[in-house]
Parts: sequence; structure tokens; C-alpha cells
Amino acid sequence: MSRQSERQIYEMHAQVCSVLSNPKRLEIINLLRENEKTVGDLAEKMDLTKANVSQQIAILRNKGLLLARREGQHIYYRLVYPKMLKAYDLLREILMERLSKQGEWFEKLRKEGVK
Amino acid sequence: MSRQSERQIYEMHAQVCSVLSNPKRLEIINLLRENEKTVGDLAEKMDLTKANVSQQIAILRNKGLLLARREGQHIYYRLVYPKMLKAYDLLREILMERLSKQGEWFEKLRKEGVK
DNA sequence: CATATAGTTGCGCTATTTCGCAACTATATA
DNA sequence: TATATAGTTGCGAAATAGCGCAACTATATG
Repeated sequence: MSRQSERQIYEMHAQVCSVLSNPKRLEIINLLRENEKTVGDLAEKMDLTKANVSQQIAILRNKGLLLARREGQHIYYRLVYPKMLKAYDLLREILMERLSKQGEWFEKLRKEGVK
Repeated sequence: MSRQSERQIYEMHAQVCSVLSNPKRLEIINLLRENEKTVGDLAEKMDLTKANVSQQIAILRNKGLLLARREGQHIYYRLVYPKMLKAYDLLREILMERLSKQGEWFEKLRKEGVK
């Protein structure tokens, strides 16, 4: 593999990650885990304006992570790569482990502080 | 789980992803897969200035993804969460699948174009 | 056709990221 | 102490991202 194409892979990988580097988009991905949903569904659950959800959806769609299906007035969105949820879950696991370790750490400091 | 702490998790998750949303940092993570390395090692392999590698390392370190070990003149960096490589690999897998599908797709278009 | 509902898009402002460059600190060694 | 090597840091300019707001398009229904 040439240095050039290797760079391109890293670049694409980074672009996917940059789509994931926003809490609202992560929540959208998480909400689409089970079922497809409309912009309205998401806006309500997330307590955001439809415009804002639509903007986030547009980014996910443009980067090829979401598929749309129109049904009358509604457009239903779903994940193109449900496998991506495994990566999502792995990162979240690491996060939770880290949090609980930090929790222990703070707890230890607190107890020592009390002595 | 309250809406508030849920938001905080999404926010932290997004911050981790934003660290991963840069091709140079991804390459650093990938290069640290097996062994710890110095800024100099990385700068040479990646063909970047030490200053730039050091800046990227600082970001990874500040977000708690890297650990440092000094040995004389050298500082060796390693991954705090090797498990993170699983998420890395999963995303890369998806990327490669997508590329090969796009490859098929373009190939099909090309053939049809020739007819 | 008029109106309602669902969703999208463009604009503009602010905030953040990237990265080169130069100056800086830390360790080793003569 | 002087010098070399390893690495870090601050600055500033350019590029990019986030988001509210208003105007827009598309579908359904009376």
C-alpha cells in the first residue's frame, strides 16, 4: 500500500470520526439503533428544533451514514452501517470504565481528605 | 439516567471522537498499536515536524488517551486504552467494505458505459 | 387552490481546529 | 559550563464547524 493511499484511508477514517464528534449526531445514531425515525421523532426526543436536527441529519446523510425512505409526508431515516454501533458501543464502554475509575479515584481522594 | 447526565455522556463521547477525527492523530494511534514510541520515531515515520507531532501528542495526552514514560532524553508514549484499537479497526473495516462496494459500483457503471 | 404539516436550505455570526514558525525547556555528554 | 539532541509551547492566520433564524420546497388534505 502506497503512502498516498494510506494517507487517503487515514483521511477518510478521520472524516467518519468527525461526523461522530458531535453529541447531537451521536444521539441521533443511538436513537436510530432499533428503528428508523423521522426528523420530527428525533427533534421531539432530543428537544431540538427540526431545523437543527435536519442539519445534523444532512451531515450524516452526506457522509453516507444514513439512508432515507419517503412515505407520504414523512421521511424515515436509518443507519446504513448498523455495524458502526459496535464501534459506538466499544467507545462508550471505554468511557464508562474510565468514568468509574475516575469515580474510585475521586472517592479515594475524598476519603483521604477526610482523615 | 437523567437527561442531564445522558447529555454529559454524549458530550464526552463526542470529545473522544473529536480526538479521533484527525488523520495524523489516527496514524499516531495506529503506530502505537504494538510498541510505545517517541515523538522523534513518529515524526520520522509520518514525515512530519517534531513540533507538529508533539502538538498532536499533546491533544491525545490531554484527553487522556496516551501515557508518557521518560527514559533519559526520550519520552515514550503508549496507548492508555488498547481496547480503543478495536473500535478503530471496526471503523476501518466498515470503511474498506464501503470502498470495495463503491469500487464494484464504479466498475459496473464503467462497464455499462462501454456497452 | 388554500392550508397545514414535514422537512430543507442559505445566511451570518461565533467558536474551534489546524499548522507553520520561532522560541523555549529538559536531559545528556564532553 | 558549553553544546547537542529531544521535545514543548505560544502565536497568529486560514479554514472549518455549530447553530439560530427565516425563507424555502414537498406532500397531504379539505
